[in-house]
Amino acid sequence: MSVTGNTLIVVTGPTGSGKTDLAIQLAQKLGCEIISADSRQMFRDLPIGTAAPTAQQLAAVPHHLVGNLSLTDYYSAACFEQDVLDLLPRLWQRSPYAIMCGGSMMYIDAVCNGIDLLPTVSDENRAAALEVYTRGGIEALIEALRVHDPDYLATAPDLNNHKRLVHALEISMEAGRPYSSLLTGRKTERPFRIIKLALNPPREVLFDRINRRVDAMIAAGMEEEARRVYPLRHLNSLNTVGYKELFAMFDGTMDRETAIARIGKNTRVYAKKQLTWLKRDPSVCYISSLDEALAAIGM
RNA sequence: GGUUCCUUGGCCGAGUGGUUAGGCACCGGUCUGCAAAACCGUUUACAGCAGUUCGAAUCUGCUAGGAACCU
Repeated sequence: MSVTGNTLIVVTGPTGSGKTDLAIQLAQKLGCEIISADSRQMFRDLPIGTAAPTAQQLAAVPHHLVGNLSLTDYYSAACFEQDVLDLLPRLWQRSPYAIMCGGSMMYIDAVCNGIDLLPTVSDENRAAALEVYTRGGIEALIEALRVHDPDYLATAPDLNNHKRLVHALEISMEAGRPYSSLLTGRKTERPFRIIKLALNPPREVLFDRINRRVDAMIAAGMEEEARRVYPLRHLNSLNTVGYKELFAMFDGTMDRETAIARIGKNTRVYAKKQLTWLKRDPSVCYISSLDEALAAIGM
């Protein structure tokens, strides 16, 4: 093996594109381990609905950050960045390669390019910022930001997105200075090589695979899985495609056939959003097979 | 055979003479701490034909398809 230094190989692509299988093949070929980059497969109670690696797949290659969280745990892209940076040195002791496989684009971005350091928001400030929104809506959020962070308002990409406004406000309150002043706009240079591979099957093929996978999930017992976590439906970890629709079915507000069709529809929508994220990333190398992946790595 | 009613874009669905209904999908986009989240943009109509009218998805007639009831 040539001396190229430690390398992180990212295997990404839209949901249902075959990332998991390819990553395993690649890992076996390279003799390295896999870090999952999937914001939902991390929750241990959702293996079926999130299409998490199966027991056989987990046995084939050591995986990290799969089923390691409880639904009530707080987690974020910044947490992920830290977890991965902590994990990599250990994996590189055994191989110069490590594979990060998943479709949570913001998480991947946090690892590849870094994410600015922000204070951890206290429960009080989080609640206060949220209350500004629940009481006064977007208008009130903008009013508050006019005081806390006018620069953010001037540059915010989308003032209709209350989640982003609430976040800017809570961070500003926590830090005691404008949220926008904490953003460096700079990418972090990593002391290791990153190769970003992406799977991007033709749309019809992808949609067909997604449709079939939904049926397979239902057949594998996804309804029972969702039923078990139904009481926790208010948790953010369950604000997830597949579960939302089944919860509506349990509520009696949606019939079974419609719920299953919606899961397929929303999964397809999700896949397209992942693609949107990938399209603007000039560092991705599109591949469609193990051989192409190996070639891209230079093997 | 007769009577009555219905027919809006891929789907749902408002609109009864003079603005773009709207929603979802499709297609495109945003993204620096819950991101499988949240948000933004755009396209596609008025079953067909003829007529009334300055002007028809909206009124009239015929045709086609569908529904209910009657014989």
